[in-house]
Amino acid sequence: MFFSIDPANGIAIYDQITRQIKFAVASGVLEPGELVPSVRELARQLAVNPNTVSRAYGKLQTDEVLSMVRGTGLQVTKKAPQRCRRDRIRLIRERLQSVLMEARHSQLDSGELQDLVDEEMKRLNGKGTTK
Amino acid sequence: MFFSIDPANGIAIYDQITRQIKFAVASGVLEPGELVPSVRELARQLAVNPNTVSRAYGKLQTDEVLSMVRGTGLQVTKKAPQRCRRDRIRLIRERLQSVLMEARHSQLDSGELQDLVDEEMKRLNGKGTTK
DNA sequence: TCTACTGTACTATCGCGATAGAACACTAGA
DNA sequence: TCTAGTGTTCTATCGCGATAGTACAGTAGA
Repeated sequence: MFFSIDPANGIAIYDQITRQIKFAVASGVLEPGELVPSVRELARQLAVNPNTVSRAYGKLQTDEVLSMVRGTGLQVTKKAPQRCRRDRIRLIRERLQSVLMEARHSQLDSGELQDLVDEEMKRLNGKGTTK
Repeated sequence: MFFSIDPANGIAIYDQITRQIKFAVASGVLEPGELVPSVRELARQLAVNPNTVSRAYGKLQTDEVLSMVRGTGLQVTKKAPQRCRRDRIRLIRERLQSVLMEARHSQLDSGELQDLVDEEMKRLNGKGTTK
């Protein structure tokens, strides 16, 4: 498991956890039937309170991404991959739109904005590409 | 004045105000010497508490974007445009990097990400271009 | 049967952004 | 001089995310 929390993200910790679990399912890192880290284990790993992880897991059960196996843990649902692949795009798109809307509202020249986006995309790919 | 607040932004209201004031200065909508809307007026306009606006204005004075003229109001500083133009790029870049980093961390295929970015940029320009 | 591990629930506390309302010092303008 | 408008400060309250600590019901495995 390779989750990382950014406290200065603006996004609540419990929400960062739900997003990253969904991303892990969407990318196949977590497969249906597989057990997710226990509440206490992930809390220890992220240096975060167990209640915060529990809250995230609760939401993921509501979204039918995880299901409980009593006394054992939480496992990835069979229909989770479809949902998570769809959610991944949607979640990222929403944040992206928010930033671009602000940029546009700031009267930033559209050429400058395009340059800025290209520059950051290039920098991103320079740090290691997926596929 | 054309400020708009998005409560579901993740960004604090007072911070949205400071950003938008800076953007207005950066784009020349607000010029040095010009008076900014009064605390109570902007609060009424945004349907927000005066204390929230006051807090934003306080930060803008710390950043030397605004200076107080007692009994009259707050005016845009002479050196504000330079700083705000620099800040605008920086503030937008930081949010953009955060989104792209998350996208990359989600193992989203870099081609898909590029398509997503292109699509949203296109949609943005379709809604009206600056220059 | 025990032990150790699951998730869950609960109360209490904290920080922080936001609100509400009042009070203060100051000044432009009639 | 007065009035109405500046910004600022203060206390109190609220919601919410997060923490701390405890307790509970259930189960896998020795």
